[in-house]
This record gives sequence, C-alpha cells and structure tokens, in this order.
Amino acid sequence: MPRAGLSRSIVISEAAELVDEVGWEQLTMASVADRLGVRLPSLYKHIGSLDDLRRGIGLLALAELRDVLASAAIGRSGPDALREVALAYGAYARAHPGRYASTVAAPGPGEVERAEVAGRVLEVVFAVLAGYGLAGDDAVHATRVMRAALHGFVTLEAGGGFGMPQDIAVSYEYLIRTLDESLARWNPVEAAHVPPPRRRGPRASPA
Amino acid sequence: MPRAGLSRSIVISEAAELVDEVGWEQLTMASVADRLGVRLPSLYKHIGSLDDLRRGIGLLALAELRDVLASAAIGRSGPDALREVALAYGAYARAHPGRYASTVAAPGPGEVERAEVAGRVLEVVFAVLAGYGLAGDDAVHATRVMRAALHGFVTLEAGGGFGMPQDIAVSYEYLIRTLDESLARWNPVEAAHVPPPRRRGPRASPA
DNA sequence: TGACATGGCTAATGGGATTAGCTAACATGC
DNA sequence: GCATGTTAGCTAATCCCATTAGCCATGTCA
Repeated sequence: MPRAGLSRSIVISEAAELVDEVGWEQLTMASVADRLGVRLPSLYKHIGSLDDLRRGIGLLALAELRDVLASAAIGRSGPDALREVALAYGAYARAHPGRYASTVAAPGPGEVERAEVAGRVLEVVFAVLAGYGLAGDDAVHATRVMRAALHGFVTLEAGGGFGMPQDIAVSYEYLIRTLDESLARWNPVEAAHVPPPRRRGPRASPA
Repeated sequence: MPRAGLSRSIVISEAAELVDEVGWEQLTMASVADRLGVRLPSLYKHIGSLDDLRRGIGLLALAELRDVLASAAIGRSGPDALREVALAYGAYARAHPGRYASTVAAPGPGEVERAEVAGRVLEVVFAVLAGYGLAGDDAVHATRVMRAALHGFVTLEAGGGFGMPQDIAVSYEYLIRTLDESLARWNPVEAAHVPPPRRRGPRASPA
C-alpha cells in the first residue's frame, strides 16, 4: 500500500476544490477521501473532523479573499478602489462559491487564527473607506453596510435568487453606485431614527 | 397506540418552531419526530422527505414574511414605507432565524407554488419602489439592490459576523438611509461602467 | 541495519434517512 | 352494533456518513 502523500494542507485545498464544485452543504469526508483516492478513515490522520475541515477551508478562503481584495485595491483610492474591490469580491464569490460560503461563519470563541485573518480582510475595507474620509465608528458602520450589500448580492445570486431576466452585472453596478454615493455623502443618522438604546444610556454621537 | 393527530401542516409548523431554535442546518427528521412525540418513520406518512419538509418550511416562511412586510407597508409610502418594511424584514429575520434561512433558496424548476409566494413578496417590494417612482427595469435592479442589502445584513448579523461593539441597530439605520438616498436619486448607471454584454448585443438602455 | 514514528487500511459503532410491511384506530355503510 | 376499507403510527431492516480502535507497512534516522 503505497503512501498517498497527504498532509493537512493538501486535504484542505483539495476539499476546497471539491466544495466549489458540489457546494458547501454537500461537503462530506467521504467525498473528499474519494477524490484523494484514499479510504475515508485515512483523512483522520490529517484532519480532526468534518468541522475541522470546514474551518480549514474557511481559513484558506479568507486568506485568498484578502489577497484578491488587496490586489484590487492596490494603487487606487476612492470610488475607483471601491468599484474594483467590489468587482473583485463578486468575482471571487462567483469563481469559488463553495469557498466563499465558507467565509461567512464568524470565528468561534477559540478561533484566534480565523479572527486574525478576518481582521486582515477588514483592513482592506477600512483602507477603501479611508479614501472616503471615513474612520472610527463611521468606518465600522460603513463597513457593515458595504459588507452586507456585497455579501447579500453574491449570496442571492449564487442561490439563484435573481430570477428576472435583467442583467445581473448591471444590477451589481447599481449596487456599487449606491455604495459609492452613500460613502461619499456619509453623515450621522439622525438620532430620532435610532430605536431607544438598550444599554450604555443615550449616546451623544450616533455611531 | 393512540393516534398523534398529525398532518402535513402540523408537522411543518412544528418543524418551523424547531428550526428557529436549533438552526436551519441542524434540522433533522429525527428531531422533528422527537418533538412531536412520534417515531421517526411516522413522519413519512405526512412528509415525503427531509427536503420536502425544508421546502414546506420555506413556503410557510415566505408567506409569513410577505404578510409581515405587507403589514409594515400598509398606509405608508416613500421613505416611510421603505423604513418600516426594512425594519419589519430585520425583525422577522431576528425573531425567526431558522425560518428566515429557509426563504433563501430559489424555487427549483418544478416549484410553482413557491415561485408564486415569492412573487407575492416581490409585489410588496415593488409597491415600495413605486413610491420612489421606480418601475420596469429600474424596479428590478432596485429590488435586487434592496434585497441584497437587507438580506446580507440580517445574514451577517445572524451569523455573528458583526464582531465590533458598535450598535448594530445604528448600522441598520445607516443601511436604510443608504437605500433611501439611492432610491431617491435613482438614475441609469453609465454604460461605460457596465462590462461588455455577454449576449443580446449592446443595450441602448442600461437596465 | 534496526527501532520508531506515522500514514493508510480494515473492522466496528452509532446516528440519521428512507422503505417495507404490520396492525390498530377511525370512518362509513349496513 | 357490526363488517369493511383506509390510514396513521409502529417495528424491522437497509444504506450512507462520521468517527474511533487497532493493525501493519513505509519511511526515517541513528
């Protein structure tokens, strides 16, 4: 029985390929073993469990995503940077639907490494927002708005949620423009709109 | 052995409760059977399969969501309607995370009923957009932008994706304002921004 | 070369989905 | 009230996947 020459990182990359083909939900240890040409239990020499494998893919994907976004942002700023980053984000999600899905789960309590990588993705976004003069609380809220919009779009697209015949790329351009205008015109939301704060008492600044 | 008095709709509503408690991914026929106090195979007298059950929950949730949104929109228009609908959307997703997750999957080829209900949700959104003077292609693109933003936000929130301490409700207000401004200032994206059309030749109007 | 660590394997366990087939409960017509 | 047919819930059985235990060959390294 010749050795297959596996390793944790090989298993994870192969699983990442697989998950892009069959979907995040369909990932099984059995299918990964099949693809690697080994018996199922052999994987446990490299991977602790299916959950462990999923976390590994998530980590890989987050790192890739950060690189992709950073490359898109490099040498650009303001609307230009926003647009390129948004396009790169959408392109990554489309090219790697399985990996992309893996990036969503938040880091659990013990997942220091993941929190770190996720933080490096945030850095890129913050850099883009800095081009709009946003920082501090504003940047946090703006990041959420931006992430929500991009993530929601690619998720719905991947899920086949856009049934109408209109061109999806055009819709994405509208989304980017919406974000651009919002960031460019950013200013505090009126306190009146905010529901009564649950804690910490009323806040002087809304962000 | 007294009868349990089950029916398809009872099983589905009970499963919907369950899925709100344990999460969409964790739904199993076994746990539903447990909760209903019957043996696992008994469910198959009412439900075709786990997938069938999931579809049933999705249908139920979509109908509920439509009602919730319609109620929020009633008697309002423009920014007011937008805001109330957005808040209702977020409230539903927070109150029923499992059900909400079930609404995402697009109707498959044979799922006429689901497509119908989903269409009725869209009607509500279109009504809101009409308050901004949007119709036709514009309304389709605007709907996608709006859905993407709302869906992305509640999904990330549910997934624990917002780690920073800033108030999430405030971020949501920023999101709503972003949408409001975008809808109010809606106009065609410049053709230059749109990547070369893949088919149907170049389009005169971008939408 | 020989001992050791380790990767891949077979066997076994446990849980969930699904199907087949039994039987008691209910409805219905007499 | 009783015969009859339908059907809901049950047990038993099958299959697939995750995970663990323990065997043994491979490769390393003194």
